[in-house]
Amino acid sequence: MRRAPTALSRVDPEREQALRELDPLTVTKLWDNPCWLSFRLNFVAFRFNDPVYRWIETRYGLVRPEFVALYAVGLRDGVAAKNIVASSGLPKNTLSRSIQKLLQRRLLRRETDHDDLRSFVLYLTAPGRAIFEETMPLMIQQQTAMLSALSDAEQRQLCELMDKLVIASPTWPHDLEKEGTAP
Amino acid sequence: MRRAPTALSRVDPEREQALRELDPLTVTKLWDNPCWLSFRLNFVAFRFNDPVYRWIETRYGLVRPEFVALYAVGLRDGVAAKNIVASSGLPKNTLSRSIQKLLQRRLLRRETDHDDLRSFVLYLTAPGRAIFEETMPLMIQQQTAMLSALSDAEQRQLCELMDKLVIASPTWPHDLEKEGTAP
DNA sequence: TCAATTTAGTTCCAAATGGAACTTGACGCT
DNA sequence: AGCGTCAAGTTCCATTTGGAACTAAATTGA
Repeated sequence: MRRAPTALSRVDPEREQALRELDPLTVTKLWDNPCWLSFRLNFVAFRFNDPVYRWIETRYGLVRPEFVALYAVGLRDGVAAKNIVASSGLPKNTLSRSIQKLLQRRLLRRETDHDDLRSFVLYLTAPGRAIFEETMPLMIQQQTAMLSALSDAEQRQLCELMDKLVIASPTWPHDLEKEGTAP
Repeated sequence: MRRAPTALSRVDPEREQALRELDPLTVTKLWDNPCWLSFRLNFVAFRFNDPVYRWIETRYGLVRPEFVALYAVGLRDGVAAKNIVASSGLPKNTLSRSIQKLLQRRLLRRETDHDDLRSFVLYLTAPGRAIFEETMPLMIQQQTAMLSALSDAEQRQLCELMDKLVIASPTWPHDLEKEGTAP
């Protein structure tokens, strides 16, 4: 099995200590896994998402796709459901329901889009914005905690590298295989 | 609203082009979002996971947690369900069911762990390994495609930075808030 | 200008999900 | 040894999920 690029070379005592805290399979997925990108991405994302969504659920009774919608409108007033679908990857019926629930709870308000009568533009109500404003600093706090293992320069690097990836994303294949399937 | 660290400074025509392909809300989440880490992580992870899991589902009839289990055993023969739970973040009942299904389909085989009679050690059968071996190159191909926007040096950097994050992960808070809640 | 196709959002329903309770074995403590 | 607590995996069941079919509006194009 090929090793991931940063296979542990010299023995670093701090690293050794940290490793003892990780499940052995996690260690394998990290350093004996040709698909290092996927695993690291999912792992780090999970360790951010999980505390955040659990907190939001217990504090406000909002489940994940509901908060995704609320957060999206918080960032950009006047978006439509289709934008949230495109930017989140959640299925559109899930988001439709989530938005319904947020409308019922008066955390969101909507108007028909006069440029496209099929579509609705979404806005936060005052209580909706209150949730957004209360949650944001906690999310940033979690992010800061997670990034504290990196120097400022490294944080900037990471941000830029991830940036480049997202910029390039429209060129990525949407399906596997296809290569070598002659017509 | 504070801008994410790499707010677009000078106008880069290639970037401008790429941006036109992205949903406007996606652009906001990228460059007008204090929680840039979470969004980039989830976005890139999704663009890897989605094609991979769709392919596996249509090709083998394995749903996501089933493939997670199969892949884990493929990487490390002799793991137990608890390890897969710890390294994947999936709930243990979901994995229990997935493993049952893989056992029924004879893609996995298991023996009671003689050191802990509550536990089972898992192995891939030959057909199970065939699936693993067939899928791996496609996953690597997808990863390569996604990373091709970065130079070799940048790929190494990204790998190392993500590495550091995962290493530090045992120190991250498992819950939000707590700060300033006097006992 | 009017069919034919696409797109935004909703509804339906079978299937997946995940919290909680449960079973059985391990471990600590006295 | 014997009792209480904990851990691995399973089962139960209410809830959530997401594919597919649907409605209505927009766009294409002959």
